[in-house]
Amino acid sequence: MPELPEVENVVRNLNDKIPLPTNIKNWIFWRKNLRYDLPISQLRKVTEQKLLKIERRAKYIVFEFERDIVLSHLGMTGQWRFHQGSVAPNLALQKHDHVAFCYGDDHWLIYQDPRRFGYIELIEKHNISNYFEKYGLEPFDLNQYKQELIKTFRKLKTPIKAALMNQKYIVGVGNIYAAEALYMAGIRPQRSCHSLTAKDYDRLFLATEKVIEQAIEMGGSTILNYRNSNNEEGGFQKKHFVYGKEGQLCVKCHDRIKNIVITGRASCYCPTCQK
DNA sequence: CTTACCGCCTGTCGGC
DNA sequence: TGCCGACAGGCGGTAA
Repeated sequence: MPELPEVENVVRNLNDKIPLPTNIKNWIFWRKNLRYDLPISQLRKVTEQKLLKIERRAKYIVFEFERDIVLSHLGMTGQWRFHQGSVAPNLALQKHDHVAFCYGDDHWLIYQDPRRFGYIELIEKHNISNYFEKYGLEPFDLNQYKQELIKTFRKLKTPIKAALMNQKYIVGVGNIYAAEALYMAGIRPQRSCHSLTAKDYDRLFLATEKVIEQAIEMGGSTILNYRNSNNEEGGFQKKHFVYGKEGQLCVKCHDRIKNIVITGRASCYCPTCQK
């Protein structure tokens, strides 16, 4: 389930393999819609523009062209994989292949997404800052804006885990990394935001940055089917302390990991290490 | 305004 | 062995 570290790894894969700038020669659409309708005619038009940069912002892959930006969100199970050879417009290579584009003579990127929670959007370049206005801080900028963010968080009534996962405050943190950051900071996920002290937030924001950073270094987390663009699994799932560990013993205190539901999401934590 | 909850989607897994 | 329901979850939409 691609959160920030997984998307970051995909973007690094893409930059490693795709020589930029380059031209997109052809798009193939095996489906008209993913989460939303695909902007097919608009996407075909970027074949006239050079692809200049591939970056990550929040959980989005940002394909920057000369005039337009193509945004790809991987949802739960989205994957861009490399393919070399011929690709038929009427026949997908693998089940759940939905979109593909050709960027070299016979080099393709193929978008595969079993659950189709992902989506692809096209916006004009000058609208990019507008588009991301509703999104919050990148985890690596937390320290710089910490005081302001603590003020915001202490006014909230939601459980801290929900706030941590809310993209309008901090981007890129999903269920896995929220659980792990809260464990690292020693804070129970169900605690209400206004009950936490400034010191708690200090630890939490530091832990969030750390967890995300480590996860990026280890190639992200593969739970079910995340693969990077080279079809490799991540390694950070081996470093999970609480996520998916219900009933197992905490490695630090040997208490049993609990799982509760917070705003509809499974939330594992250690009752002893997290207060 | 904030917060809660549903639905989208398919694959996987546990229970019977 | 096979069927069925629950669950996984990012995020927009809607309701309260």
